[in-house]
Order: sequence, then structure tokens, then C-alpha cells
Amino acid sequence: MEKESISLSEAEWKVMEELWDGECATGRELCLRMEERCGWNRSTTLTLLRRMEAKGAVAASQAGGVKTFSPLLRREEAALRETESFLSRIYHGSLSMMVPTLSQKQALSQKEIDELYALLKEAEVKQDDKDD
Amino acid sequence: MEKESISLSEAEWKVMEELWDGECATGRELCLRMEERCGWNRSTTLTLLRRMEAKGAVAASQAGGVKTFSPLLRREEAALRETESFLSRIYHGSLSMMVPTLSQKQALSQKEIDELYALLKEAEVKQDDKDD
DNA sequence: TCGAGCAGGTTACAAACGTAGACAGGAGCG
DNA sequence: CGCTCCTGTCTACGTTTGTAACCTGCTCGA
Repeated sequence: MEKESISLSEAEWKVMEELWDGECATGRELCLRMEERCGWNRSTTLTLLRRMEAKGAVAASQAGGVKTFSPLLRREEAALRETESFLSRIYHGSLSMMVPTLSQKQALSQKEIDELYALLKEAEVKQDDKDD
Repeated sequence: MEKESISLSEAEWKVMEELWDGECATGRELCLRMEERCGWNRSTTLTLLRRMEAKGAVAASQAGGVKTFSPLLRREEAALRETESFLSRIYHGSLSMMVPTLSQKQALSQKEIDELYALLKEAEVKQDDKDD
């Protein structure tokens, strides 16, 4: 129901990725793709889809014995939720505490750093918009 | 053993926080603090400590019937591990994909953005060091 | 019409988690 | 000496997660 509270497990997330990438897909297609990408058995994928349908993360529509699934949760929504929960769990909710951890280990490439600069600039613009 | 592979569950993480903050503590102290902070029963904390000891995340030393626990895993180490797993799960491993998600929701304050700039600058310096 | 395939559904089961009750050994007090 | 606390250990139980075998119903070609 309240999308806010839908949380996805790791495996479920993978299925969602597939759905987000393709907008929607039949059970068959998804099974094939998951088998290919993760080596899962058909049943595994179907079970996950069922669970996800139950928790309202995906919608399923039957059409002549074939089910078609589509995401109910938008990627940004889910990612945001996940991110906030992660940040608060590990970094007391603050992104700024996360960067040093990564840079310490040189887990940030120069390319990534450059990208981040650009992104921050954009974020700043957004902040300004907010004031209007 | 290989610290790399030690993963902490959410509850375990909370206990670790306590340990990291205090460097080390007796079981009794930890039980009290967890009860206070999370409302946990004494047994709950003790069980978690036992599991964490088993997986090598904390060290315990007995002294006259009283156990003292200290973290074996450093916070940065654990945070890094967690962060990498999170980033790869949600953002295909790239921090740069995470920022737009947050800024879209205005989940980034100007203050935080400023901090991030500063952090990136530092990270850049580190990059240079690496070349030496 | 009957069997082969394919779609989805049902049931299962072990590991990880969160949570806690029951139990046992040592230390000190009366 | 025996009881009471306190400390830690064992055992347990429901839930979530990952993973899959097995079953059933439909459809299409021989």
C-alpha cells in the first residue's frame, strides 16, 4: 500500500532492475533473463515475482494464461528509500560522512570525482529553484 | 577470519556502534546501553555479541566471570564494505549515480553540498599522493 | 482426442535475523 | 552453609530470504 514502506530484498531488487529496464515483461521473459543474468531457476524468479506482487512492488495482469508484470515502484523512489535507510544506518544519515570512507581507500576515481563536482553544481541550482 | 567478508546485520551494526564509540565495554555495560538505546532485552544483546564473536567481528576476553568486548573490525573497514555492497546493489557501484537521486528529493542541504565540495577536493589531493 | 509443452501456483526447506526465556556457575551476605 | 544476584550460555521460535522441486491446467499438433 504505502509505497514508502515497501522494501526490496537483494534478489527482489535484481528482478526490479529487469523490470525497470524493460518497463514491463511477461513471466516467461523475466525467467529467461534472470536465468541468464543470475543463473536462477524459473521457479525462483516466479516466486520472487509473486512475493513482490504481494507486497505491492509490481503489478501483474493476466492475459490468456500469460502474466505480464510491470513495476509499481519507481526506481528513484526505491533507490531513495534504500539510500536513506543505508545512510542512516551506516553514516548517521549524512552523505558527507560517506565520502571520506570511499576516498580513503581510493575507491573514487578521478573521473568519478569530476562527475561529482558536476552533480553538486547541478544540485546547487536545484536548491536555488527551491527558493522561488 | 578474512575481515573482508564479515558482514553485519542491522542489529549487529548497532552493537558495533556502541563498541566503536567506547572502544571496549563489558557485557553488562553493553546490555544496559542497548536496552536504553533500543529497548532490547539483555539476552538479545548477549546473543548478538556471541554471534558477532563467532564471526570474528568482536573479541571477547574473560576476566573473573566478566567478559569484555572490543571491536575487531574497524569502523571504516566495515563501513567501506557495507558501502561498496550498497553502491553496487543500488547504483551499479557508482557514487555518482546516487547524488542525483538525493538531490532530486532535496535530500541534500546546501551545507551538505558545501561539505561535499571540500571533501572532494581532499579526495583529489589523495589521488595525487597515490601517484608518488 | 490425447499427450507434450508451457504457463503459473503451491509447498518446502535451510540459513540468517530479531528477539527472548530458561538455565547454570561463581561471589557475597546472612 | 545456603540463598540470592549477577554473569554469561543454551535453546527456541517466528519471520524473512534465497532457492527450488513438484503439481495442475491450458493449448496445440498428430
